[in-house]
Amino acid sequence: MRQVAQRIGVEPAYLSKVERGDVAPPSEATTVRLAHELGQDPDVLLAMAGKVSGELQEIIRKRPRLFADLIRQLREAPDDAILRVVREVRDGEW
Amino acid sequence: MRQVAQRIGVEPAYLSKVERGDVAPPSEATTVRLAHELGQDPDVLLAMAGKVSGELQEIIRKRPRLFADLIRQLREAPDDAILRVVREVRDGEW
DNA sequence: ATAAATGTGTACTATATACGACATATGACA
DNA sequence: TGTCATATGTCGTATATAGTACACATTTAT
Repeated sequence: MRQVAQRIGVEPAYLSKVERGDVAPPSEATTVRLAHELGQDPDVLLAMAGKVSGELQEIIRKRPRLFADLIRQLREAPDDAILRVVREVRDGEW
Repeated sequence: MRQVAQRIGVEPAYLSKVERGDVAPPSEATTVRLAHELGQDPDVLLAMAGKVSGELQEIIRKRPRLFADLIRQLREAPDDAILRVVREVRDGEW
């Protein structure tokens, strides 16, 4: 724990409290460093911390109406429908 | 201005500073009330305030990997490609 | 000309965020 | 049984957030 704490640049005592949910989740930057250190997906850890990456937020903010509509549309869609859209766009010819 | 301020529940002096960009943008709640009062799209005003609605964030946080991938895929997509996806999903048979 | 309405500047505040410092307690293991 | 790492408790603090309070100058209407 001390090693992880040192590598991500926080105090061991703080990390301990974070793990036990004793304190509010860390900042986005710290959460991302922790994710990398643990080999976890940053977006998933951020979600656990009740946050959404600033990078994604920026993308949304550039075209708020389009992305707001899209996300609300997909709110109840099953996982595989969203996956299909991702693939369509990736391989798509736009 | 005093009337709008009163209707959305803030001090006129504060609204004046907000308009002039003299202070940081208001909270999400206040921004949404202002949007309604002005007949504007809340998501657009929130974007101007450098924010993304908590509702959208919650949707993303429930399935972080899917939505993170999707949004990053669409980062450079032209508007009409996104629109097409929105319509596809809306009318879609999933 | 003057009373009312309007916008703005200055100062202040309460709560939350994101930790650090340090003392101490606990548990496993050699 | 001593010691090492980890766990927990208490306190402190700098920065950000989201405004309020009030005085004041200017404009507008009559």
